[in-house]
Amino acid sequence: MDELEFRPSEVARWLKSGKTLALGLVVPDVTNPFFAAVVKGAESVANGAGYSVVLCNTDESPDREHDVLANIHGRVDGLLLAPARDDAETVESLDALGVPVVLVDRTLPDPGSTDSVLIDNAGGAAAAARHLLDLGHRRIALISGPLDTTPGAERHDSFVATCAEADVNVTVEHGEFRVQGGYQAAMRLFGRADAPTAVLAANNLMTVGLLRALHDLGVRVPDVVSVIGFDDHLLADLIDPPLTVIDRATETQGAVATRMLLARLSEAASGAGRTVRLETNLIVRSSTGPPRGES
Amino acid sequence: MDELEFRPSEVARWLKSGKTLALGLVVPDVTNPFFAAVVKGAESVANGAGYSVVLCNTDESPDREHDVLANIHGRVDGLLLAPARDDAETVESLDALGVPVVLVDRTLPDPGSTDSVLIDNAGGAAAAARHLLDLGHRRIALISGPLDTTPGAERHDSFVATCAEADVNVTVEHGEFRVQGGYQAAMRLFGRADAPTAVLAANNLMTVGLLRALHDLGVRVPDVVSVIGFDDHLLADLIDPPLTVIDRATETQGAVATRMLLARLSEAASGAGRTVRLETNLIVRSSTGPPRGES
DNA sequence: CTGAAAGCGCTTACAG
DNA sequence: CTGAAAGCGCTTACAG
Repeated sequence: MDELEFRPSEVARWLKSGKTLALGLVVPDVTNPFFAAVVKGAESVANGAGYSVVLCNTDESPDREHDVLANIHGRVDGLLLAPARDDAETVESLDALGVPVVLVDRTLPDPGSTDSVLIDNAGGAAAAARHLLDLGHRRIALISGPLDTTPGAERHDSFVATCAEADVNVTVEHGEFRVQGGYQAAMRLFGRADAPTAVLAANNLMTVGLLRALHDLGVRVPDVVSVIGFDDHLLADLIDPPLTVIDRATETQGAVATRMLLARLSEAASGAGRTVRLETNLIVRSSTGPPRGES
Repeated sequence: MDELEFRPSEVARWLKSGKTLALGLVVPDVTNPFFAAVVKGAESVANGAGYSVVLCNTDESPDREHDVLANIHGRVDGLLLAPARDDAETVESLDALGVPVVLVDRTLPDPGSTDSVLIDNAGGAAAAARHLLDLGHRRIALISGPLDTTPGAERHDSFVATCAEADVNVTVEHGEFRVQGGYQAAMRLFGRADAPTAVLAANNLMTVGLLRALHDLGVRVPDVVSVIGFDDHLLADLIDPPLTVIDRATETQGAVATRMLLARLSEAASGAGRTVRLETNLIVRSSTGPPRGES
């Protein structure tokens, strides 16, 4: 009897129950090690609770994201989203979906009843700024991500504000959260006469681009310029010199977000959106040091 | 009329059509940059063809894989799978699924009518061996992955055979395809009196572990030991010294596999399973050099 | 050409 | 307590 292994049709059960037992997971770049870790954490929690994960990669493109959110309609009971851009159109797409949403690492304007799991971007960027100021740097630059993303804006604002408290005016170059974005911003920054003696790159991929640019230009770290990267990296302690970074939990962020989404689904909890902030941690290695005494 | 935005129920359509317009994608480790790239390539092709991607991460565990394949039953029209282990039980799980399968990077015993997209593991490992032999190395080691995986076995066999042709007997240490696996194997290898003068690590994560072990032991590269890694890395040219690697297309592998799966779904193509092999490419940087003259 | 009915494969509430 | 029927929301084949 049991050996005939009758398999009930999942699809028929979904139609009857009005649920799909699937969660959407929409990330800007699954090859970014941070988001890969978020995916791992989310998938693990979701599967543990009997949910499948429908993964979409938007390639940091609002257009692709718009398409993806339309296509996912009716496929999932809830959504984990790291939006490509912090804009109102995305909010409309989410409303049209009609399922609970938890925002991961990036939030949206007026998130209403959606939950968010962010990190302490302001604290991390401020710690980086203070570290550089304490070392004696006065010509400080930021390779910033897009200001219409949460990490881009919060890291930018806090880094600039913390330096301003010490009467230091930060030179800012912007780029996409990609290796090329960091590379191009760095080439602009170090093509100038008054190149900075210290720089923060706003995410892991931009840091790779910055390091590649400094390598190509023959600018030595930390002798000529001190470098801090936002986000740790597998090889960060094995590069030359070992990289000072702002670290944070990554898999945990995906796991926490997924638990919040599952809570929304089971409790039928309404209520206002909650925001969780995870800590950051400055890891000082050898890519930061005092500025060359040239004054 | 159109403005009411009536949204037909996807689930009801699936029940009627007998299709879900979803593809399963089961990988051992989504935080491994290689698999992250495979996921990106697969997701892109699948979405372009109107399919969603249900992602599962098995954490290199046959048990988790077994559960995942059971849970995915009835959810997908086809499956992309990089099996945790090359064993017959997995084949049974796949038969039970009853949908077309394309194997990615790792194959199974007697794959029958399933397609595979692999790389030229033998050619890559042989090129690495020849490079080390040409430099004059005679004490050569391999940090090997599990032999019950396709890349583990093929890289091992080819590397050992190519060295044997030059009358060189390779010292082999095995480990999981993880950073820790590479680290522990390297610690065993370099704890010996007759430590090798050259070593190949069988995948990207094991290479990180190897480099960390050499760093911890104070063994200098390439002065004391030459190092080659299988798979390139974002920071491979920025570490000290820049790493010699065996490179290959990664996103492409996921894209090609997905196209093969879509072909099986649309053509109702039966026929024997096809195997595609993608090329590898030895990139010589500075972590390999002649052995120290000590004879 | 248009419109009502049957059926996809379950679950659930109800009649016997 | 058991078993037949209704219904989830579509699509498709058929009757009018």
